[in-house]
Amino acid sequence: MTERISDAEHAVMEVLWQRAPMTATEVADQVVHHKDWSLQTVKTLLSRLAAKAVVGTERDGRRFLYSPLVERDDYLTGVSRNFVDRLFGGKVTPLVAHLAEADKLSADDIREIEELLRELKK
Amino acid sequence: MTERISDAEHAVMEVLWQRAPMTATEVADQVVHHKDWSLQTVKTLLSRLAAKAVVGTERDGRRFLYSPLVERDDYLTGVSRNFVDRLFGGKVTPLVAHLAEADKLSADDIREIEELLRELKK
DNA sequence: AATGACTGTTTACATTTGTAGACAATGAAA
DNA sequence: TTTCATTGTCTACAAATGTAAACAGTCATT
Repeated sequence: MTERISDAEHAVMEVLWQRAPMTATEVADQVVHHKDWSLQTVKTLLSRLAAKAVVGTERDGRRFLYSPLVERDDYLTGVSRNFVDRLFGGKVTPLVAHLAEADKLSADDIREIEELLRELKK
Repeated sequence: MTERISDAEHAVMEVLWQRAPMTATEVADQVVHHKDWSLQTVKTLLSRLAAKAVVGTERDGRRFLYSPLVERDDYLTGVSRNFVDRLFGGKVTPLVAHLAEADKLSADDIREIEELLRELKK
């Protein structure tokens, strides 16, 4: 079971998934583009993630280098499954139908998805 | 902006979305099929939902009848948007692609979705 | 009228989450 | 070697969440 990652922690993970390993300061520099957090906050989040073994640490002299231990793809799979299960009874079709009705699907989206499905059937 | 509904609260809402209005005890009786909660817990959750104006109350003698004030569909739309935004950059196609890769899409699902998309284009 | 069953209200309490400040170690610079 | 900057660790603290117990009002029953 992959440990639960909170919203704030997730923002940190996104940065690490883009490039790793990174020092806490580097992560903070990146995160700040999206969130208005202090360095301390980012350090706390990194510690929590490390405690949960979601990121790994590697000593580099006085500081640590952090890297994700969980793949983004695996994380997405888990979260998506959970989401679809909880809200759409585990079925993807109702989810797509819902997004479509809520006008979240443009004509382009539809074409893209059709193309994707066509590929899948091969 | 629809108030945030927590996981536990959501379970209560699902029951109310199936049938309403209901008394706290009735809700608890239903919820217990999925969650192992005491009547007290369900009452607390109903109170919190009422405080957030997500469910409405209507006096019926000594007790209350609870009904959802938020439509399930609207709730799903909000949560789905948030989900797709946060995890897939707001694009539905990557979500579908991901679910497909994670083998969450059966051949039947694919057929269903294709049919759905065909309908949408009309 | 007293008692018990039901129901809402108040209070509780541990955990998780968001958001850091304070402190300590340590390497770099003067 | 004194000092400053960097970096991790410890502590903090309020809000949200999960999970209820305790209490109080009240209708039904004895």
